Amino acid sequence: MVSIKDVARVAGVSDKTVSRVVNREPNVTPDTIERVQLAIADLGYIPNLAARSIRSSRTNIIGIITDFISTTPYSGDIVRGVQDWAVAHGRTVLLANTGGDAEREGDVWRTFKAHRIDGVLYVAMYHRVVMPTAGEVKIPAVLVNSHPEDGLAYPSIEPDDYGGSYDLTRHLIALGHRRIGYIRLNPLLLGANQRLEAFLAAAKAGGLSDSDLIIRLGMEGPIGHETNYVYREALDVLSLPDRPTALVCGNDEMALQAYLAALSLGLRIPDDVTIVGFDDFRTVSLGLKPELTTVALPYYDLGWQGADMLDKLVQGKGSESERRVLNCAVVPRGSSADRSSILEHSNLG
Amino acid sequence: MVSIKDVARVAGVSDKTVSRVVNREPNVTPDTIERVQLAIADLGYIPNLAARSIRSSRTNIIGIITDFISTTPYSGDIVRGVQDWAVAHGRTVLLANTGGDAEREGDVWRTFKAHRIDGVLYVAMYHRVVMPTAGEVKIPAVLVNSHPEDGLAYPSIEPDDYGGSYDLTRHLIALGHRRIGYIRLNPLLLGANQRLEAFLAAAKAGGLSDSDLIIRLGMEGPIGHETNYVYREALDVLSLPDRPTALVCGNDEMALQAYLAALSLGLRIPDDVTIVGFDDFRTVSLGLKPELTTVALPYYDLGWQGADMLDKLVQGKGSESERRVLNCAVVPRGSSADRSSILEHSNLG
DNA sequence: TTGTAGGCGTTATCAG
DNA sequence: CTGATAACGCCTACAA
Repeated sequence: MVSIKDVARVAGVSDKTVSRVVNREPNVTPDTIERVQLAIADLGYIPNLAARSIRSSRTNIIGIITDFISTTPYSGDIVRGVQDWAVAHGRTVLLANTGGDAEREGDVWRTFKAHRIDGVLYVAMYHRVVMPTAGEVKIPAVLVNSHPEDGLAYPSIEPDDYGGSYDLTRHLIALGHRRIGYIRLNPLLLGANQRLEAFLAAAKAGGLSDSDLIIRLGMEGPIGHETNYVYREALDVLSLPDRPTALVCGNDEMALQAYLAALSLGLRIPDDVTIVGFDDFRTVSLGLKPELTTVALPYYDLGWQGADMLDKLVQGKGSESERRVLNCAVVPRGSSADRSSILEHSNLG
Repeated sequence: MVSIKDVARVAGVSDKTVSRVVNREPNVTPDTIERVQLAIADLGYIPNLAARSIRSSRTNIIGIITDFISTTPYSGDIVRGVQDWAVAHGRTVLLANTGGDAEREGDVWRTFKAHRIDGVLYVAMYHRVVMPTAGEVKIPAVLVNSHPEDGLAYPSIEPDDYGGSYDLTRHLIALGHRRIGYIRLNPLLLGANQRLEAFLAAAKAGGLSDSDLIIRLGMEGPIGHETNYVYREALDVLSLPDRPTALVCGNDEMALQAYLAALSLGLRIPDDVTIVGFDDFRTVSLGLKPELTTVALPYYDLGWQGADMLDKLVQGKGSESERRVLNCAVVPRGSSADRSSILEHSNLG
């Protein structure tokens, strides 16, 4: 490997001068700079960051610890957000996945520490309460898409499931729906309760009473291995004599099931029933026809802003108790098209 | 940061002795070992890998370069396969995403070189021909889920799209289908042509003639921004007077569209029409009811085995021209259930 | 079995 | 503006 000394020799200067040029330090003659840069290009010199870091005790590496990669594919956008932040700020990203195994997670923290990385983004692939098992290892860390268990002092950044669900429900009420079904997500998910509570609150605020709402449990059991009732429940709810005009699903994958159930009953969407989801999981939300009205989770921004929070923390400007919450926007699409206009439309036909 | 010298002082030995204990070198008294380990535990000492690597010129870090993370979510399993391999072999993973930008990719290679990583896994998120822009940077690399452009000497590991498609088609023919529709993937995808060719070859080998096959283009345009005709084409094909009894879709997301089209026409799956996909993109393939018969892409193994190939290459045992191809297995599910048994079944009713 | 000297590639300090 | 010199944390080589 070509080192700073080789460059120095070729350029006819000292190694420190090369270092100055590489690091754009002031007080170097333009002429010298040019000679050095020529030598660098000539030799294909690339600085050794490991060597640099043992002197400066900062590596400019941030680590990502993820739990379950496979379960919710699009949450990989969190990682993408982190990476883009890293590129924009001259950092590199070290990645590790625990698969939910605490022992392996302990190893990951130690390995990261061994690499002397600047900080850790502890990323949950679905919104939940977490308890990092960092053990004795002290590295600045920010929890992303997750929330620290009581007593743990980590800053965190999370999506506003409650707000998104509230807005989505208001959207339905504004469209005139007065009888609404709701198929619940796995209750073990943090977002599940927030979404349901917001739905109930918005329904109440919109003048609907409990008897206007039909609430069903869509799945239960350990996360990633749940028993799924969604299709059956959707069939059931949509077969009721006083079936709801709108069906809210805990997430987009559940909405897919509801679509299939509705179609197999011969119902048209949105003419006969409006269906909405949550997550804006595009493979589903854009794959369904008509496209699915849903709520976009700000995965990418969770990653980007999480990295930003971590950076502040590393620089000593952050707070251990910061809790940032990101907006979840309703994305209106065809599955909740305005039925009054549809009515007009069919009146024309 | 606590260093090897701190441990040495506390344990009352020289720093070299600590180094010996840490690296499990022979010729240290059990007693000394214990004293050192005690001091290590006491101080929470964790070796600095950066310092180690500047001496040994191997970092035990491998890099992953990905292109488009978002387009095909489950290909993140490739990364998971790499990570699991890394954990099992004491390596750490640096991650970078190019977003398909050549300039950014150049930076990534340089950054990786600066970290003196041992090797690179160049991972395409969909199966395609690639041309890594490593520039002057020489790092051992293996192409994963991709294929080098002519003239580029990289080993590669890829899925056997052809074999998977061939087997899938034979599966349909074995079930008695004699009139089969096919909706094509974006022709720009490497897998697209392989899948279509295998379909045609298997159909021919199964005694079907061209007139038994109905081939449609499902989408076209730049990858990630294609114009999508799948739903329309599926509606059209399934409305033909002599509609096919089976419809093969280029991938599972297209199969989703075909399901929706079939259901909206009042057709039942698989009773009236069999639909199959490709990829085993579980959100779709297991989300559809009945579940989707498809072909599993060996994403995880591509990652794991790709890492293994890279390791051999780094150790000088690999070949620049190795091309490994992984089997793609048919996953039979409800969407292609045997219709003869279904017939019997309905005869009972 | 253990310790010392020196060097890996880089940057900090300070002198010139 | 430039260059010695030392130091970072660790490991290799050799000596004790």
